[in-house]
Amino acid sequence: MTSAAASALAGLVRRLESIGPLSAVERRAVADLPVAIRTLPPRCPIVREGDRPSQCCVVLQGWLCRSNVLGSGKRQIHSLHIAGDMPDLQSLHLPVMDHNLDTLTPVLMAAIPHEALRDVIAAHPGVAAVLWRSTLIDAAMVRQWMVCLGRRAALEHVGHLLCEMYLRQQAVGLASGFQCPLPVTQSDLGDALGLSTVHVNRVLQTLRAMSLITLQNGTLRIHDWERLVALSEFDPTYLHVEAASA
Amino acid sequence: MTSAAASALAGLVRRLESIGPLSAVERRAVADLPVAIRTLPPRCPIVREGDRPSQCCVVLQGWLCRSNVLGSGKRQIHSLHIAGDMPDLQSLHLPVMDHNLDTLTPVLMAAIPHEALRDVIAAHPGVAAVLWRSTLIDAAMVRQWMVCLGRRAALEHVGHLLCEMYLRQQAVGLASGFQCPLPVTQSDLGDALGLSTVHVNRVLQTLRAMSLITLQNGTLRIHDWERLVALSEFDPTYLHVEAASA
DNA sequence: CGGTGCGTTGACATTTATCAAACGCGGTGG
DNA sequence: CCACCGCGTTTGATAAATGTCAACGCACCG
Repeated sequence: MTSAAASALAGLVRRLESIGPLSAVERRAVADLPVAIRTLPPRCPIVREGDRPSQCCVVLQGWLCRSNVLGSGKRQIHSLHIAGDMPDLQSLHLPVMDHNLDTLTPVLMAAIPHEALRDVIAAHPGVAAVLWRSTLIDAAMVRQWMVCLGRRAALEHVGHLLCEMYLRQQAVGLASGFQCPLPVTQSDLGDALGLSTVHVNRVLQTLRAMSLITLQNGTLRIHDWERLVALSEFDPTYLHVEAASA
Repeated sequence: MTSAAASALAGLVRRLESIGPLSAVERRAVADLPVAIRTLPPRCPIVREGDRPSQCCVVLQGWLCRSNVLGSGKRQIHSLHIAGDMPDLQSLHLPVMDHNLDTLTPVLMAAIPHEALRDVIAAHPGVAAVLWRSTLIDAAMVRQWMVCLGRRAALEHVGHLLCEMYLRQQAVGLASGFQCPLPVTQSDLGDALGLSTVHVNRVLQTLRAMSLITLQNGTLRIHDWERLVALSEFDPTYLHVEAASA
């Protein structure tokens, strides 16, 4: 095993333990999974709607998104994924993909064969429980995005997304001091928010004018966390992190 | 065990087997689960955001919805649930509810204690796999709703929902002949679709004027399935049913 | 030096929300 | 039996939010 693979698996173990408890044996089983490390360019498809993948991704570096594209060409992103995430874990139980998985930035990822994962799950119910819980948290985030899409005004919606992405990155050590990477274009944000690029741009300017945030060169700075949270009625319960302090 | 309980569990076994295979032993284990049968009036809360439920629901009759309510009083429904569904199965692994579960119509349901479910899951990985898959299908439906919310016009969105609810009911034997129950108010539909009641009303009239559907007295009639599917770009892949023929 | 992609701006169009009122109909009590 | 009431639906007028289209600037990169 290469050292890159070993460190990828160590990261996976750490992430899973932040989701639920693992015994020593279970940790070991995860750490012994076979992985293939891959580097991908930005805006690159990983899995397409209709595919039947035979492996799961673990993000090591970079940002991915899951999305559907309509006949009109309109795209809706349903989730953004950062280091530690397993964005297509569901393919383990839903063989046919009902959406796309793409990179947004350059990505470093590990691929784990379904077969190997299934073996570990069968032998270690504790691992299964943590992975199941992980897919449930994923679903909870999608539900909350849905609430934003359906019932929040653009300003609150953008604010909500920024709060979420800051906290999620903070939880995996990628953010602190109310500052974090946000290396996505305004057009990508629009596809995630269900808004047009132009409107995203204007909302971001409004948030800046309100001295709440700045977003420059792929870096988000939150100048007033409290007010941003209040504005967007952000309640981190749905992230299901034990200590989601900011 | 009462006969109502026995028949509820028989129904549950049937539903689970439509989601994934169960061995004879596993079927038995499910059929032996303890259940409490409950009747609920319409518009009645079952579980609230913040609760820590100790049991899971199985819907036997009637309609439920999961939703969040914002400070402004706006409600977004993330899913509609019909007989056979287990709308709060996730509470098994996510102890704190991040949304509400309510009845829309009078409901007959079975409650299964978490503890009993956990025992069965621990003893029977096959049952765990089917339940996991069930939560993943649930998540897939939410993702598709998200796409509708973010990127579809109201007309297509309404059409999409009608197609989905017809097919889902057909799959559990509650619908046939392009006709099915839809016992929810236009205001509930609005909360599910992210639209105002008034707009839902107008869109339904448009669909009727196009000779696509009629919706009267809680009954939906689809007059031209093909055109409705085309209009709403409805692709049932996301329901992850093997034979979703109409 | 000239693309190309992204961010920004302005003018205008469209969709959808909001508000207010009326309507229909089943249920209920006089 | 009839009047009334409540709930859900329907309608019209108007407002607000957001989308679309077109153009421009600016930085990065070949």
